Amino acid sequence: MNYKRNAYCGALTKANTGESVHLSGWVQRTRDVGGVVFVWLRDREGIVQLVFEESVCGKDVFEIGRSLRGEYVVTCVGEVRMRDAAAVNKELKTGEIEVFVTEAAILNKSETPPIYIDDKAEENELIRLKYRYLDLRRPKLQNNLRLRSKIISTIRTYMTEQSFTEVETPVLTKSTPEGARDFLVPSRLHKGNFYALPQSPQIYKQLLMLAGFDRYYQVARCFRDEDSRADRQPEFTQLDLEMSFVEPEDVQTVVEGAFARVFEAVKGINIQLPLPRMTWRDAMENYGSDKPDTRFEMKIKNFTDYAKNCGFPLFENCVNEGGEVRGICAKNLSTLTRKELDSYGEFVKSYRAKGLPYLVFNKDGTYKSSFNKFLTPEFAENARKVFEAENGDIVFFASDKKNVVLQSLGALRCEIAKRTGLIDPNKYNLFWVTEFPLLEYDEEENRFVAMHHPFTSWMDEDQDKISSDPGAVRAKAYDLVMNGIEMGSGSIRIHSSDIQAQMFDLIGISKEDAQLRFGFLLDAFKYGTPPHGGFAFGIDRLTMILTGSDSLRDVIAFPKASNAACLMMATPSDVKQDQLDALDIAIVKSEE
RNA sequence: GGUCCGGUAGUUCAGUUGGUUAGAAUGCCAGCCUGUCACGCUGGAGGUCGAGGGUUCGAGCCCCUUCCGGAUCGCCA
Repeated sequence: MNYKRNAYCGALTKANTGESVHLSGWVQRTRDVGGVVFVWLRDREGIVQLVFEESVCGKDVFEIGRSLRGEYVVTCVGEVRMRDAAAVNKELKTGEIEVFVTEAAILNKSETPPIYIDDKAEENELIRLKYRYLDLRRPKLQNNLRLRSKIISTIRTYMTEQSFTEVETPVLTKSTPEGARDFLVPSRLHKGNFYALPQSPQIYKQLLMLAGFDRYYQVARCFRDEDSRADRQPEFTQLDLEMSFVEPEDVQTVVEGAFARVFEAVKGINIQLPLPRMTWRDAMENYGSDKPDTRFEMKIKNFTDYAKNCGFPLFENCVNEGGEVRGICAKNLSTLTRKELDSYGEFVKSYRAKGLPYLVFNKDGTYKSSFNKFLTPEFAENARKVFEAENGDIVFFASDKKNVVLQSLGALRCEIAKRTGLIDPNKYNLFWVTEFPLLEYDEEENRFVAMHHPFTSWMDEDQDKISSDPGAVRAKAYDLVMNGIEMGSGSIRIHSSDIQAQMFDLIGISKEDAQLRFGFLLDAFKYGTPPHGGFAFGIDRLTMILTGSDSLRDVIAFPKASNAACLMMATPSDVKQDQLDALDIAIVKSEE
């Protein structure tokens, strides 16, 4: 039987009533009630109910209907009929109609699948990733990938309108020092040498500016050999762009325009432009994070000044040793149980906080704390004032080194919001974080490292601090943040070889090393490099948020597991000895 | 590299203080059933309890090692 269909199952409506349609798809489930067999047939558009009735289709076709099983591939011809009012299935999009089959053929059988193709089914990740091709049959994942496609095509259209040129850059490229670990690719023609997969097309796009392309973009696959997370995969896709003769605002205008266009296209939401700006300093002080979730308040407040002589030795000692005391006020949580309080205490320990002192303002106006022995009325009043606490609230404190205090409280406020349902899932808070520090101090390596990357230029106002106080120099770097997730980051780049050399010097890359690694770039900069800057944002993360997914796995067709393995193909895997021989590579087991 | 949770039937899970033949639901197979839509009824098959070692008369359960999945800290310019 011919299997060329003329309709999609899920797209049929009562407007098709009376039509003869030819459908092909997968069997979702069957119900054999004796003289009638009902079969749900599924294709990319959805499900429709087929009816096999011997008086309509004849004995042979009826027997085919009776023999159908889950995930069989079937083609059939039938007539679309309205269902009786009593037989309408409101749960099904096509529930008002059904297709009375007249011809049918099994195109392929299926073994009993390890996964039931339904959004409600919840097999564990191991099974889902191993049988990814089945998991992908689920409507949810089908919709996610189709939305992803729409996002990308929307952006491409927009970028073209904005006079950008799409350029592909190499995937076999050069290993860079600094930053994430590279995936290495051995070279057969240059034995002992390696390519690296790009962490981003950073240097290529800068060279494209030098080459005069003016406005470049690319849907770029990037690779980082670091541990995965729910929002971090070893390979991911970025919208990468770069522009010449621009200031940060010019780049931001293009990027936020792209986001606005995507939101309009896929969500029907109009985003108010320009987007709000928040300095990195404010983000850290108020939210303890450079990617704050601003869908709820609960800002961090500084209590250090009041902690100096507050009577609570833990706080006093902390301040005397140069630490800080800060806290957050959780509204209406004074009735948290001891167990819940303890679990928050455990939570902050993973952020290196040693404990979680708290002060409860009871609804009746009394108060109590985890440090009652040292709690004075003055302390309580100061706290009430600083944290703007009302009866029924609870204040959580952190006392430690500044970065530990901010990090643990920043994580705590998100955790409290998550557990107590403070977050409106329909809210999208999109804004810029600006004025990032140029450098951060690496305690282990005893030197400054670039916070963004070593091609980032610094703010003109901070020029004089370059030698006197490098840690205080701010960069022309900006991140785009949405709902507590870093969507992307960008900067204005260095375009002079002298300043680039100065930057390498600042972060302790020797002249020789810089010449070895980036000699081509320093050379290139000598030939008339325009001022330029750009941005890159994660297509995967954007899709994750717009589909309401909790994990990148739900928006990538063939994702890796958390240990970077592909469970379906079982990669990475060993290779044949002659492949290694051709590369002059020997595997040496590391000593335990 | 660390911490936490998990691995028992195709799937999702339960499994008491270490004790007879490891259970349930669903799925699967067979039969019956002409309006089901989580169809129903009857019957049946289905297990390397992740793997290896140990303790014990006896281990799904206790101990050690290890593999795998998830979350997370470090890491992620």
